[in-house]
Amino acid sequence: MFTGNKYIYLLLIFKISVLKEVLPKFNSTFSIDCVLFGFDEGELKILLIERNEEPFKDWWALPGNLVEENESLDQSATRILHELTGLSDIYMEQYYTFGDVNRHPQGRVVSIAYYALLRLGGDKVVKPISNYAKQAYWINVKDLPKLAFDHQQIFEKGMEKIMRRIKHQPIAFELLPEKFTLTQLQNVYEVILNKKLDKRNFRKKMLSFGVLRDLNEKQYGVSFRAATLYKFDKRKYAKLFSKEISF
Amino acid sequence: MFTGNKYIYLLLIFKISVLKEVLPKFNSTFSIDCVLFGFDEGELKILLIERNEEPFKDWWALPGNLVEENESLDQSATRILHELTGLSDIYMEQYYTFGDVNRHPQGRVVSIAYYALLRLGGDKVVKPISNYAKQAYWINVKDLPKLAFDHQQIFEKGMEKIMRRIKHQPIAFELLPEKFTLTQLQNVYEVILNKKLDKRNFRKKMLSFGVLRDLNEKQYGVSFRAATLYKFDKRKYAKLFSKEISF
DNA sequence: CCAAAAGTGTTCTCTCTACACCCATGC
DNA sequence: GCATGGGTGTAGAGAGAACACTTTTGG
Repeated sequence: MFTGNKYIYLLLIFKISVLKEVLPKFNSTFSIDCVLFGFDEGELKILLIERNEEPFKDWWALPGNLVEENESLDQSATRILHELTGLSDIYMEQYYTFGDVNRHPQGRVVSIAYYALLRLGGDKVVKPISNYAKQAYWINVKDLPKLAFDHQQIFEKGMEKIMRRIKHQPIAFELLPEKFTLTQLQNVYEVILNKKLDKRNFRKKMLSFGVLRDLNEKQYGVSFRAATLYKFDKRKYAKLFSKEISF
Repeated sequence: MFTGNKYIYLLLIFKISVLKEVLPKFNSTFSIDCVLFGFDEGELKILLIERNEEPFKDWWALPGNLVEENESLDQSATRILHELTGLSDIYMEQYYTFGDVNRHPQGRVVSIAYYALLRLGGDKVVKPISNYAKQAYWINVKDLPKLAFDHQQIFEKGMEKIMRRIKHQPIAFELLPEKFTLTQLQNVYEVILNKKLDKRNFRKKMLSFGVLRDLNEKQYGVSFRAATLYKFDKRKYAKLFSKEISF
């Protein structure tokens, strides 16, 4: 570490001196942590990794990473999501920033939290393994293990966020495959809101918004009456959007 | 700058090396920017400062400051608000983090934005002058000058936030003096939501929540019929809160 | 024919909206 | 007495909530 060209040290010192003068008061960094929601087998799940590095080696944690020098927070979140899952073009949103002094044992790390809603099952499969995790699993939100850092808190705030959001914006569709049945849709609402809904009222209301397109297609391969498949119509939703509907 | 004891440089280099190994990828810092809303003379205003330092010397900007090493984001926001206004015990909330690469011309500064709602007029007077500003003024949100950095964007997002929030939580009360009339309250709603409301319907709805306490007092010193004064009842609101009312 | 889920209407209640006039006060 | 804002009720429309049975399909 101390064997290189001494000019490098001078440069380092110079850079710090200049920055110190104008800007930073201490050395710090940012990370992005993601709460990746998925819906599978009638359950709401999030992606967790089992850490393979200190601190919190062997603990479960939210996937996340450090922000790079040349990328904005949103770009960073998109990159990290892509690295972790191989996915792009995903509904993703920054929702809170966690900056307690000691949230990271190795220094001041402020973490900007994003959530994303992923379509599980179907053809797209998430391949979340990266080198700093032993493995990654989708885990039911009702059955989470103890999490590293302040990730429990980050998760809870994210959960609150989508509970509020699902009432006003069509995020439920992001969790489902492109073609879905009304029962599947209702199921997403019930699981996220954590309460039973009335089937007739739910259908009436959903259809009344006019953002579902009946595909004139049926499920197949099910051992009961096949349900009609619908698709979410983004163009119609965009028109409706201005007046803030209540799902 | 380069004349001190060389051990200090060694220490600096050492500290950087260690941190570099484990954590930070680059030198960076955070700031807090505040959108301080106030309501005065029937207008919604925010506090702006005229900068006295580069960059953006002589520009108007949102009040803000750097986060210190030993304080959490919320603590920092509270401190900064106090330094800028002398006020404490104010409704304040983090709402978004701005992290574009070039948002600050002198380096990477990620800014965590908070808003606060202040009671103007009455007995509490805001004394917002600090040393990095020439002066500070309350300026009508409909009449803002060009702002430094990305502060226009920060303001707009804050404005959106309170527009949504006022529909579900009693933040309007935070902008008014402790005793207020129903017309004043309606006025706050009209200005923030930017539309006229029906007087009878507004009163009916507000009173129906049961969170206003009639003080059996009247205005005085007005040149027309004196209005009844009300007070916001926080205890009753707390009970109601769980079921997310719509103002 | 049975199990499992799909699909379908009506009634009642409550909430939202639209709307106009008299009252009290200071000057 | 007039200008200014304070204060009040009702009717109609629309949205939300409660509620149960028939249909279709695969096995």
